[in-house]
Amino acid sequence: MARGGKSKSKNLQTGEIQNLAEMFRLLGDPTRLRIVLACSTRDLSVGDIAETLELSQSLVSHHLRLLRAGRILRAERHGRHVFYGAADDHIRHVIADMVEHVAEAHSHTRAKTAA
Amino acid sequence: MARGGKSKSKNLQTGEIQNLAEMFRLLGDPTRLRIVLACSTRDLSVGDIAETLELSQSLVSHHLRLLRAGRILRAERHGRHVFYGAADDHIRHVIADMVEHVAEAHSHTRAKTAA
DNA sequence: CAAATATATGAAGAGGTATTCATATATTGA
DNA sequence: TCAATATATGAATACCTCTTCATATATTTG
Repeated sequence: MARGGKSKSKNLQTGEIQNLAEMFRLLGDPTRLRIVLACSTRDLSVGDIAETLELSQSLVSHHLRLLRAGRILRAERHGRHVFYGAADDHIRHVIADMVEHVAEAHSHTRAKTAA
Repeated sequence: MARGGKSKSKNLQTGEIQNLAEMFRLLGDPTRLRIVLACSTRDLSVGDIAETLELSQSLVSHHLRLLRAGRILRAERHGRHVFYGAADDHIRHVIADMVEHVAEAHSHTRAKTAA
């Protein structure tokens, strides 16, 4: 308990901050975020992701590698297809939260791009 | 709420995805994340942030500008000092969530490295 | 085996970004 | 006013990352 519980302490170790930043960084690219959102609810094959999002197979594969390495997505092979999905419920929860928050933020954010 | 409630819909518009990714991107740099964490609970002056985190005043100021522009932090002037803090409760909530999640993730970090 | 399909990977270029250094702009007080 | 303090900003640069193109590696089927 020297490191604080789950109440209000925000004192993270250097390594944890690096981890957290790395996760944010991975979600911080629009293309990667679209990929994560696309297969966070149901698993999708690489080809399906590429087709759905209208991205090249190569680009999708490159991004999937990073997302796998960052433990955001996990891969599962079925025959010649590889299906990708959220790494765990924790990730699913985080994503759902963010989506919800962004929706809320948007509802009372008047300024910005609209015109 | 125009489309989709706060239930399970994850269908974001292109603009919303851009916004969300931009927010993640801003939090995705370790230095910036440290700055945000430092002043997300209580407001801090630029000098205090620099001293606390052992960063140059210039670097802190550059990052603060980005965080302000991204509506993650807000600035408030008092005399010759400028205090920075979380832009709103929404931001505070998001950060608290992520911190909590990263802590949990860390506790059972041994997922499958399977390929 | 070879062919067809699905995915992964290496190299390379274009563009972006974090950091530093120097300097500019407030703000207060004598 | 000038000096001192606090913050902001511009330019330069070294580094990193996204994307594309070409090619390699699996996997199933004939």
